[in-house]
Amino acid sequence: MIADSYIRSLISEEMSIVNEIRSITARALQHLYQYNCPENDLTINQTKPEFEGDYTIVLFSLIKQLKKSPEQLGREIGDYLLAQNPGLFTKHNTIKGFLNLTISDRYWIGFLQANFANPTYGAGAPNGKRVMVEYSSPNTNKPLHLGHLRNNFLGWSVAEIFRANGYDVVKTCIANDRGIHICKSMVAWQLFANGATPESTGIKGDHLVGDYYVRFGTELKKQVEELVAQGVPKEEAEKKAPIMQLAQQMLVDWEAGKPEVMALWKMMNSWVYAGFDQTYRRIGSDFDKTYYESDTYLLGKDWVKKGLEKGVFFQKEDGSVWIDLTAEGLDEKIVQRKDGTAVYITQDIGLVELKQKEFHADQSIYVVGDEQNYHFKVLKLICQKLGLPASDGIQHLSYGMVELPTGRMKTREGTVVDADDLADEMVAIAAKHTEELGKVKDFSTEELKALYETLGLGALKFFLLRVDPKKRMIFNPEESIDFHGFTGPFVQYTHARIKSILRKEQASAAADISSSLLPLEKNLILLLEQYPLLLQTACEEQNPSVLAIYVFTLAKTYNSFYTELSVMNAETEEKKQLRLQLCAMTASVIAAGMRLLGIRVPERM
RNA sequence: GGUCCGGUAGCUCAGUUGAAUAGAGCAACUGCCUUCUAAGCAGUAGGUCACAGGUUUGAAUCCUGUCCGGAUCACCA
Repeated sequence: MIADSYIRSLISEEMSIVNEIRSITARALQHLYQYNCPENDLTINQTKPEFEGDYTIVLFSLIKQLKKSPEQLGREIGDYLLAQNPGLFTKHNTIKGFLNLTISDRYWIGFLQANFANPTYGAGAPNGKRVMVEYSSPNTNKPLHLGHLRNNFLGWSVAEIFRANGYDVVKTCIANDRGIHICKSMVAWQLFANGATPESTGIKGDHLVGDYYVRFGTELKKQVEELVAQGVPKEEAEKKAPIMQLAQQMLVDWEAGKPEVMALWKMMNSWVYAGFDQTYRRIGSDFDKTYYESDTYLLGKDWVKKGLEKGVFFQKEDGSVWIDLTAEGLDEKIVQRKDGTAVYITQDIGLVELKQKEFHADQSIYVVGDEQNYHFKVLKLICQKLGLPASDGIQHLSYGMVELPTGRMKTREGTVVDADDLADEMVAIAAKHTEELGKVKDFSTEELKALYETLGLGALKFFLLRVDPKKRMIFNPEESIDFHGFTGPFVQYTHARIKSILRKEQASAAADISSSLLPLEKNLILLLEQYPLLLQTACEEQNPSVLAIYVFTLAKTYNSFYTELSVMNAETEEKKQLRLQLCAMTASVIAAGMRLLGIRVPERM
């Protein structure tokens, strides 16, 4: 049949149906009215459930251009589309300025058959572009907390989303392993630890070091209070406190490479890295390359000289070097202190160059909190002015802080939500729910443990990724993260349900299905068809929440289908085969989408 | 003070390249487990989209102003 081969050719083009309609409509307008309509000007929406149809062309802008009534225009375009695309459209109706098109079941079924068994459905072909994603960026003086979790999940997910869209991806991490904050925990350990180690105390290394960072804070506070009581002004008291002087001296000694300080620094950092590794493995963060600030903090100094030669920077009388960004609406920014040492941003310039030399990426994405928006605006501008290669590709993926109902988390007030503790808590809740439901009593201890991790971390990751990264979010430790509704476990549960059916019978490609689709079946196919576009959107917007919302909607739609329509006891064998294919494709898209969020999906739960 | 971001249901959030009666989840209430997993499904209730103007056939979405919240403007990182 002509119609069948036409539909097959459309499906094999692998263009999304929306874009297909867009280009078909543009051609129709050209042919009918000699109107050359830019395709982007055409608004194609999914038809609202209360109207008949699948997709809707919004006619208002055309009405104006073509000076026709909405009804006439809708009828003419609709008739033409039906005539020109045999078998694709079956009906049309025009209500007010909306032309509603119904797409044939034959198309949808053909689409399903062509894709249900494709494990890489939706993934983009390699595009030859390389993107670097820097994320996590921990300080080595304390353990990871809730804010780091948002960063890690976001960075990992965005990197994987880029990969799924055909990019070559390099994940990097910069460890902030030097500076006064590191010295603080070192000094406190020297003073109070009596040689305590992770081994001797059984405390995870990053937590042990973090404890001494906190100890430094309490000790400093005590000393400052004493000094203030003696009449020292508060601002001076902090600098004059003996413990702070020790930290300052230690920083000087570190920079001088004093052997015993270096040995202590290396030992304590190794404890922290061992702790981080454990956490990273658990939450699934990985890096292709880790940079250490201790290696890179002197980089970029050459650029100060070059910048002066190029006239990008200027020097003040005291010898400090600046860049004037007032023309760009920003301020003057210092790039080198009067004593000749580099500041934070100068190191970053050096790191930009180093990364570029090593990886030659087209895009370089920094996953960093929105408190550094200004910093990255300045960094990019400076790199562009200095003419560093690919500096146009520098992008700041800025995300909002995670806050408590009472405001920001504060180390000093002990309100920081620890990453390991939170993960433990989530896993414990998952275990409790699972035991109560008692559906996996035959699981071995190992299998149960793995399931609890999958569910607990799934709930946590979904919770942090389902929100637009740009927005700051509120976490209430009093209320535990949900396992029902718009959550990771809901989606995981749906996947397990589908798998339970597919264990009874696999979907087969052999069946030649010609039956018509029920609304619940069609809703699912429509959503499945949209996955590739959504994956692209998530990449363009660097926004995993797009995927989280999609995967939830898909699961929700499947569950409606599941409760209403039986797969194994379908009306006919043909229907059963169709529904098995729907199940298989839904499970596979759910798994793919969740994987890009870093969330595993269980076979049973 | 300058710049940037945000304000949508009791709570947490979608929707912001303008489009049909603004959507989910949680919490509340009503039903549904002798049929493929009830971590589910179906339904009820809940809104001056911060406020005031403007542009438009059409505004939560664009423009202007105001109010509220946050970030930032360091010789800190």
